[in-house]
Amino acid sequence: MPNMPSEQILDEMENLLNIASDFTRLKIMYSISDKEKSVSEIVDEVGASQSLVSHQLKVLRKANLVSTRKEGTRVYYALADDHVIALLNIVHEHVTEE
Amino acid sequence: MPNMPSEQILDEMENLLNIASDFTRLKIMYSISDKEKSVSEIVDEVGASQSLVSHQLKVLRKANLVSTRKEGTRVYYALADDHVIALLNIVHEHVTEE
DNA sequence: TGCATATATGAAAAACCATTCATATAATAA
DNA sequence: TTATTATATGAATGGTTTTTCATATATGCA
Repeated sequence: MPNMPSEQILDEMENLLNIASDFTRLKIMYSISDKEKSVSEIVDEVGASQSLVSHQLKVLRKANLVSTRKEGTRVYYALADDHVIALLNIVHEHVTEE
Repeated sequence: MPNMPSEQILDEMENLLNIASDFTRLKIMYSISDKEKSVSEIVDEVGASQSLVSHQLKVLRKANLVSTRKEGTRVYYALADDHVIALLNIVHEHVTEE
């Protein structure tokens, strides 16, 4: 059983959880969990407006949860690392089990 | 890599993450992660007002993340299951690594 | 019964966040 | 250059949530 982390760590944890705890952002993260996708592909898959997706991608970018690659007019987004997937999996398990 | 979950599952995931993503609630969860504690003990450890702690305990209760046991005038709270710890650990790792 | 302690709760205040709308920037092609 | 497509962004809106304050309920004790 873990000890109480420092205020700073708790703050960062709160921040990460806050970013993960949004319907649109969850969908975006799942959308790019198998492979990188362009913004318009994400928009199609997620079913939200281009503006909203772009805003939320910015949030994910700022938190370093996604990486980007530019190719012509397209911008491709991918998950930054496997922690994100692990987090999603834990949460998914929790809500589907029992 | 996981597939896009259903809207309903995503909704439940969002809900769980929302509940976890609060500074006071994170502290409360860590506070009772080693063993059950009474509300006043939690108040002392967390350093928030009695009212706030009580309100947030209600949120955790409603989401079935904690269990309660009454003894005299005291109410003891404990984490409901190990998923919560697992979730906290993953998030903690993410913010402390690299 | 009256008093003290522990916990819960309703309502108001303050802070915050998701979403939309309109528009800007950037790249490419004609 | 102009037009077109892809993406980003600022400002406003609407809604939600955290926190505080005051008060209520519940239990045990004198």
